[in-house]
Amino acid sequence: MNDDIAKQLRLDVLLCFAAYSASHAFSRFYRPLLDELGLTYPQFIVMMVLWEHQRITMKALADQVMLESNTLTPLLKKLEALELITRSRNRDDERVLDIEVTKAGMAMKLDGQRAALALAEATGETLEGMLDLQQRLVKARENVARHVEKAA
Amino acid sequence: MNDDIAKQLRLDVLLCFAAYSASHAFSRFYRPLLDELGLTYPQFIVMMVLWEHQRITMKALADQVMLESNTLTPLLKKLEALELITRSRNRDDERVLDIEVTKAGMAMKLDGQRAALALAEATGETLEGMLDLQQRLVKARENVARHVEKAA
DNA sequence: GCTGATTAGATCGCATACGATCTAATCAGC
DNA sequence: GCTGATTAGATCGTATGCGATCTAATCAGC
Repeated sequence: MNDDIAKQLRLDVLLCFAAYSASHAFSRFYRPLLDELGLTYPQFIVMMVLWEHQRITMKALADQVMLESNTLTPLLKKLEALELITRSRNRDDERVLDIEVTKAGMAMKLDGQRAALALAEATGETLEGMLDLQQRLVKARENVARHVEKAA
Repeated sequence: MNDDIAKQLRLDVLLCFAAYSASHAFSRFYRPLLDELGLTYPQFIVMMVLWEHQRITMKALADQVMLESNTLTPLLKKLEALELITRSRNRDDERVLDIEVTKAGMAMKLDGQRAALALAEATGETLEGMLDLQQRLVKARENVARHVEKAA
């Protein structure tokens, strides 16, 4: 390993820590807004998908939010207990779980979008700057994820 | 709210989800590398700070990794049980907890840096591109964090 | 149409995050 | 030098993430 590079390898210059700490900071920003809706941040992320699709299989939902059944099953059961979604087995394929947003769930859409916009404004970025940042971060994520798959 | 903007408010364009999902993807990339060291990703982040400082108060450590005592206390106790760090009360101020890395802890530094470099390479970014991305993400994080403080 | 492989979810255990709250030590200001 | 405020950590409860593993349903290929 190059010694000069090694000397520079500090937390405050690492992209991984920037993403890690930014994600936590964003979550803290959302908390008071989402508290009013009775949602946690991961629950909010799931609801974002449902506001778009109304009905979706758990598998497709898992792909979009990039979480697995071991995380999603308990989370979705909580959303069901809050009567924001319904969970039902698919008739054609009993393995599949269909998730559907309820009226109460859809009623939160506007407030949820307001929260997302509030964060966007709080970043201090322009719309273009934020989208550029977002796309580059997604590209880095996809590149890294490819390495994870290959290893598996 | 502008209707056109609202229609575009989907998970796949949100900076917050990009950071959230990228952070998870990075953590998944690290897992096999950190497994060999017997570390989790948050433990690795703490060790990164200790490789730089050797000795630091818990408060200063908490500031750097942006976590609080309720998260750090159990994590540090685990690192202590692994004999990678020591925890001791400060003589001058008994409230303060001094954290010091052990020889065994320092011995991991090179492998840890290798892991961080491996991720950096996996992102597919150039060194400059990555630093630019990192700095813009930190700036967004700082802007957002300022809003959280103001509200508190 | 049988059987091994695959797939979709669920369950369990461990390790974070973090709000709320507690304790002990130190500080501030009179 | 006393006392209320502040500070540094610790503890507890809830909600993720995720590896490992399990079950049930479907598919593949003969």
